[in-house]
Amino acid sequence: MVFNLLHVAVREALKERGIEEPTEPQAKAIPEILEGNNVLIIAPTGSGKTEAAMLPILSKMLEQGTENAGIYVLYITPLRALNRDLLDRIRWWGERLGFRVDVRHGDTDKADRQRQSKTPPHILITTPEMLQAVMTGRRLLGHLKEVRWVVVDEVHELAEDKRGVQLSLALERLRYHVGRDFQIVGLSATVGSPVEVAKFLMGVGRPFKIVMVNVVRNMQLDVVRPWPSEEDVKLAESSGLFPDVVARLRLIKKLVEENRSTLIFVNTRSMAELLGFRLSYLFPDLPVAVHHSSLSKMVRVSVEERLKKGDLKAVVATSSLELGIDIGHIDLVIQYISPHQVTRLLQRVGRSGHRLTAVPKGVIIGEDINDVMEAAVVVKLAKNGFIEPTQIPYKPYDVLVNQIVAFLLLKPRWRLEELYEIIKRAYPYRDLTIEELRRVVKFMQDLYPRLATYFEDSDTVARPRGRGFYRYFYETLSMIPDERQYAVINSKTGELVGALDESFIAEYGNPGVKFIFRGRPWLITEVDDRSIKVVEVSDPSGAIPSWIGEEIPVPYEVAQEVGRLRRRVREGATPEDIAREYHVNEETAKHIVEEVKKHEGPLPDDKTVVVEQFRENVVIVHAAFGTLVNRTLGKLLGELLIRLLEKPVGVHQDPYGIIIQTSEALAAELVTEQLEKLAWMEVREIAELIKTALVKSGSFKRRLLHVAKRMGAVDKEADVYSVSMSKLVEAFSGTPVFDEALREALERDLDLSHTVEVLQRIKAREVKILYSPQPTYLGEVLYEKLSHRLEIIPPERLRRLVLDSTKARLLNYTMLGVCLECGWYGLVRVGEVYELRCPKCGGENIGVVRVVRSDNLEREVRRNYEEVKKTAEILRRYGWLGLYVLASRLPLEAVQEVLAQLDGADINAVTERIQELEKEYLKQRLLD
DNA sequence: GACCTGCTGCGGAGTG
Repeated sequence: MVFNLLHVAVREALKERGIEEPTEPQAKAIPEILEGNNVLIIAPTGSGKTEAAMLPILSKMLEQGTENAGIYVLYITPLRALNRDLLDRIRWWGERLGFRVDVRHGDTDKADRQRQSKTPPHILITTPEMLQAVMTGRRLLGHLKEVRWVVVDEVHELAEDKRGVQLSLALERLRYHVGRDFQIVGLSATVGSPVEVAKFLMGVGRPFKIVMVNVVRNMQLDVVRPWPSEEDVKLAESSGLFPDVVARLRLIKKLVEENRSTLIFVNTRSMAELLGFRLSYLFPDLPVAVHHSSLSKMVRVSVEERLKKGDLKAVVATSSLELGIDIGHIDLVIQYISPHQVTRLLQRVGRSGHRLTAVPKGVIIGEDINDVMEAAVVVKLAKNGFIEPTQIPYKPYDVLVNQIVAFLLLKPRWRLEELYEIIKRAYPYRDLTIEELRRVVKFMQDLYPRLATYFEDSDTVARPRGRGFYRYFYETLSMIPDERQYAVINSKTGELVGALDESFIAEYGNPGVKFIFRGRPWLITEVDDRSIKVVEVSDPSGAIPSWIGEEIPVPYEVAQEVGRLRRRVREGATPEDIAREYHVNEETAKHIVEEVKKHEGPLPDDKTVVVEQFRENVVIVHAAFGTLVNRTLGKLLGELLIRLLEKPVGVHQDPYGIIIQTSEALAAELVTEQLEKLAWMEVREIAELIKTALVKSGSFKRRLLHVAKRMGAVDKEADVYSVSMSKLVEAFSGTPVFDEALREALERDLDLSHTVEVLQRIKAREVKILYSPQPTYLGEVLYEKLSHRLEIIPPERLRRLVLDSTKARLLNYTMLGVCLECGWYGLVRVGEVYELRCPKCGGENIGVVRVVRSDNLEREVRRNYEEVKKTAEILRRYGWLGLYVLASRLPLEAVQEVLAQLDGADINAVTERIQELEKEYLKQRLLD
């Protein structure tokens, strides 16, 4: 019994808690940690991982003593919300055993921070970013000298991210600072590459043990595709929804009612809103709420608490509830629509049933038949033990720059060789050469303001003079880029039509571009740093859908397996075979078989690419290679065809096919030839070709900008609108900024290595290319899916669409309200009638300031206080109408003037006048 | 024949 190995005081505390039996990860991990090993614990959220790590550490603290003042344990989690949950959990043990436990992150107030630096806690819970800051304080650095244990929670989340790379270098720096090694315990959900993740956590050359709990083994997984019953049809008629939709909603209701507590995961925020809306619309008595990142922190916390208390029976969530935030016990997870990836499925379903004996239960509800096939494949892969491999960023230069600055803050001068030896121990930089490091350091010297000074003769790097150096560091504590949102404003009416992401603006945000938004075509007339102005047009031809980005990427392995499933059916597998092999019920299996059989002609599968002459000017390449490979292939084919034809070539793709379209005729044979040509190209040539195509894209500009900001080469305030693409590319070409942006794009947006593998299989004739002179069934399905994006919705359908329409994007339009009398501040929702009284002191002198999506409201208040004061007057005089005014982006002075003229007029008159004013204003700006 | 069209995360210290 492993608990007997623990210190007697810990055992007594266990008894007090009523814990008698260890969970599986605890039983396996406790002895290893007690022996002093570095350990990575892989087990689902809620299986007692925190205690598995902390009980032996507490036990060792009691044995070894903690006489010196200082921090003995660092507990790092990627979320502030987890920090808070853990504080409650660990503090209980601290109180029993005589250790101070504290938390420190962006929301921690000044008094607490000061208290901590004077009287350090024995155990400090914090975020990776705050660790960066903590390591610059003289006093706190002294406290850190005592660090003996570091626990990193949710390692899988950090390992794939630059945040994690930053942490890996911070831990190496911490080791240098304390002058010895410390014991590391990592906690992770199920991952595809446990050894890689462990190496990432521990650093190069340090031994470790991995403790793994097999989650899939007793996970209960089902894929269902409900068919409408008579009752569903009836309800559909009365509710105005479609029978299929009603069938799915009623299935969800039934499942929610059968269980005590259910999590419903969806893939997008708008789907969360839509599903939440429809459930409460059809079943007003069903206690369901919605949870995603566009909702304010207050709303989210309240949803979490109501679920925990049992006031809510279910929550519809995006990945916002994937990590281990405490929401109490969950009996069932519903995944609405295919999760696309095995890791996502396991992580999400793993949130249910975590008591010792409870079985995690997951039901995937498929939407259409393709969706069901993919879901079945994901389940099969999971059951077979497949998980997508973990991709750890490979020696990113931007994080390196950031951390060299941090090293220079710790010690003002370094021999490059010494620095190099430390950096190389961080796993992402295992292959870094000293020449590369020197190049990056020289680049830092060339920046203005300088981020480093390099001395050639002694080969040393030193801290530069001046404030710019410190400013850069404190402004760049985080590797997460600030993503801006742009208001879409109807320049005729001045109405706020909605909001678009930076990614769309980067790619297409130019005057003259036509795009589809909220079901209608619009023309961009003007773009500035916060909004785009548009006019409605009638002709949708050539318009770009505003949601142009694809869905969550479907991995290569999943897409290939879907191809194999098609082949199984073509080779004569019966519904019974399919049901057995793919864990779907027989009804679903029967439909899968029927669907595949509808396809006549050559069938695209895992080993067959079919090039189809779909229209005279449209060629479809059926390829079951997944999102990233198809995107790469699409770019390559597009680039070759543009060179050949010297005219525009449109390329769209999804995980199972690529659609190529030209203005004039395009022969399928020509596309086949290009594919063959690619298969015979050298890898180096392919890489060059893809780089050429990549650099042209707007998304590359965006990456370049983010990277440049992280490297201190571009001001933090710059945005995709204010910086010219060509200048950016020109300025950074040949520098580490450019190299890093390219590397990141190749690593995240494309998949060159699997593409090369596919091309080699084509060359070796393991993958056949077949030709179809006519449109096929699967071609129709694919074309339909990608082309109806451009469809215009007739007015009679618009009403329902508006009724359903999600406010997810508009929810981002939250404003910050500040009471100028008592200092209260909080979020104010645009468009809601707002009581202009301070909830705290009742005062009416409240100011509002620009859209924020920040949890750190205090900082926003500090930054924007002057603007807040200006708006307060407008609001006090014009009530909630003032909010509308402020959201309309008219200059404040102009609004003030008109409102003063119309003082006392009724609201409609004022609204009308403001709209007129906006029109004039916009017209004038257009003429300018 | 319509329903839908990627998510999440962070943010100075210590002294004056």
